Amino acid sequence: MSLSSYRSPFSEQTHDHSLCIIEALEIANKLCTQRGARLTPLRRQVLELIWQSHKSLGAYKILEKLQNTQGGRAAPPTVYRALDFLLKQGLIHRIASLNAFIGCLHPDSPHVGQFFICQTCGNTAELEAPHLHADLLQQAHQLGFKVEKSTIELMGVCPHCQSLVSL
Amino acid sequence: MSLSSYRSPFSEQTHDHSLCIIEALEIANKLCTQRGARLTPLRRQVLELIWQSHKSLGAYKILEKLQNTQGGRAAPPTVYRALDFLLKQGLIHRIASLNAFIGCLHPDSPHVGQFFICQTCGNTAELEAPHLHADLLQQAHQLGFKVEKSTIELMGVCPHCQSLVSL
DNA sequence: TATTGTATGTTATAATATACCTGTTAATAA
DNA sequence: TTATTAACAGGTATATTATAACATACAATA
Ligand SMILES: [Zn+2]
Ligand SMILES: [Zn+2]
Ligand SMILES: [Zn+2]
Ligand SMILES: [Zn+2]
Repeated sequence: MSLSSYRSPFSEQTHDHSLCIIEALEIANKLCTQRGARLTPLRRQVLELIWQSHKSLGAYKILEKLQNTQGGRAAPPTVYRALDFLLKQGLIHRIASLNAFIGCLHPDSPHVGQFFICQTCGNTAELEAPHLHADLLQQAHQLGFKVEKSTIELMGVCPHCQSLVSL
Repeated sequence: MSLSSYRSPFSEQTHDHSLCIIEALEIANKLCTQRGARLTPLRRQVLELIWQSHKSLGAYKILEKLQNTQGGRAAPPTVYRALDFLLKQGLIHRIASLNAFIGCLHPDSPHVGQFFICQTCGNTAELEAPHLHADLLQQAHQLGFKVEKSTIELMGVCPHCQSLVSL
């Protein structure tokens, strides 16, 4: 029940992103139902806004978009509360180095997010790299350190943007 | 010309931290002289404030401390300018997940910082884990992604704080 | 229906960071 | 030495991100 991974975030031009959005919302629905969590219209709308692209989106951008559709009524806490819910349900991740939020690619299995963020186009890919995480945990173990949360964010240039530069 | 690493950040009680401070300032001096960069009194003072402990320090905490010693004159841009300089010289790192800054343990060799941050005591250890970084770079290579900057921050509980909990 | 917990609305404010303009100091050239 | 220039620092205002505190609406269930 994971999002299809054959659609690379770095080829937004060449994949049908509407499928990403539909899948993400479907999975969110299923997971919340299973857990007895309430994916209210507001929370669903925020999740949908975040999934508009594979770029991370700041809280105040979300607020702006909400106001455009809702009729100017939303305030910051509205957005942050919805974000908190989505974070707790594992439906989105926070990108600490950008103060922004992005849809999770595999919200059904608890995991640590590892992100590759293109500095040029902003598209962001979430990686599954279990052995990498295992390495980190081993390092931690040697130190006697108990890891509870990890932030791994690599900034750089995606293949698509590299090909544009070399033209 | 790296800071002595036998003093663990997680045993602040049992190491002579004044040696950490002295070494850090000495190395900073040497590096800046070598590079023709100017470690002005203000920049030096900010670096010294950051090195007061192995906990990361927010810009506004630094500001506060500056004002206590300087006579209340400093403003935010003063601090941020000094921080920018220290970051560029590789003398400090920014901890994205805490919006805070910490002294670099080996400022002489360019490297990616990997941090273990104790959620209980705040002490933070910077790790050298080259093979871990190599792993990340290989992942990136497979994606065709060119990494330019990495943020690796692991939150958890340090050995010292674990021992306290179990009492 | 009454009760209770969850969700949302509203206002104000905290915390972090930068833009912009002005004066000062330090290196370099004439 | 003095003139010129670039780096540095001060100061004010403001942008950006996030939360506190309190009030109201809604939904589940007893
Ligand atoms: Zn997509
Ligand atoms: Zn790109
Ligand atoms: Zn020390
Ligand atoms: Zn600790």
